[in-house]
Amino acid sequence: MSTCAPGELSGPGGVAMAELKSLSGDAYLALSHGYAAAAAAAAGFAYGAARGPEAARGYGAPGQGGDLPAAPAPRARPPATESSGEQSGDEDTPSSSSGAAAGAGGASDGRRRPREQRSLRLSINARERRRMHDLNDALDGLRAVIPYAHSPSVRKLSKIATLLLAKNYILMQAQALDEMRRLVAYLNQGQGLAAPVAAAPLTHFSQAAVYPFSAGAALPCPDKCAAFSGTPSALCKHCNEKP
DNA sequence: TAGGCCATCTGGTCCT
DNA sequence: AGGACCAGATGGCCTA
Repeated sequence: MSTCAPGELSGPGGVAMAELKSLSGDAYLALSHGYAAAAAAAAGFAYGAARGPEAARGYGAPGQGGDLPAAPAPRARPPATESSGEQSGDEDTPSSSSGAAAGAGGASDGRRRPREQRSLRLSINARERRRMHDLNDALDGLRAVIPYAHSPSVRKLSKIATLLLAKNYILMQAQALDEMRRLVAYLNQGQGLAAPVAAAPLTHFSQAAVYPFSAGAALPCPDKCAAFSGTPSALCKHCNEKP
C-alpha cells in the first residue's frame, strides 16, 4: 500500500515532514499557524463539513450502543480460518454472547467451537476499537493544546503531524524556559544583594546563573536587557522605570 | 488517478 | 485465561 515516506509530509500548505521534525522556536509558531492557514487557503474547504472522517464514517459511534458503522463493506480478506462471510456485525456484547456460546457449547477445554471463537474474536475487535478510540481522543486532546489554528474551516492535523508539532513545541517551551531562567539569574545578580528577600523566590528558578554577555555589565539596564533578549524585559524593574 | 490518511480487523506477544 | 499492546493488511475517503 502507499506508505507515507518518513521524510515528507505533504500538508495542504506544502509543509515537509522534515520541517516538522526539525522545527523549533519562532519557526514553529510561524509554521503552526501557516500550516493551518495554508490549509484553508489552499484548499478553500471546510474540513469539518466537507471531509472529517468522524462525520463521514460515523466514527465515534461505538460508544452509543451502535458500535460499528454497520458492515464496513465486504472485505476481500484472505480466506482466513473462520470469518467466511460474516463481516463486522461487531455489535457484540462480549459477556453475553460469549456467555451464550459457552453455555451452549460448554467447550471449556482448550479448543473453542467456531461460534465461540467468533464471539471471542468480536470481543477482541471491540476492545481494540475502543483502545484506538481512546488513543484518538488523546490525540485530539494534544491537538487542542498545540498552538496552531484551530478552526472548523481548517483541516485538522494528521496524527504524525500532531506528534511532531507537539515535540517541537515542547522543545521550544524548554528553550524559552531556559532563556527565562538565565534572564532571571542575571537580574538577580544585579539586585540580589540589595533585595535578598525578594530575590530568594527566584533563585530556585535559576540554576545556571551566568549572564551570557560579558559586555552587558557596562551597558545601562534597558540596553542590557535588550541585548539579552532582544527587547527590554518586563521582569526588569529598571526597564519599567519611568525616566 | 495516485497518494495520503485513516479505521478496522487480525494474529502475535507480553503481562497480570 | 483474559486483557493490553503492537504491527501488518486491507479498503474507504479525500485531495491534488
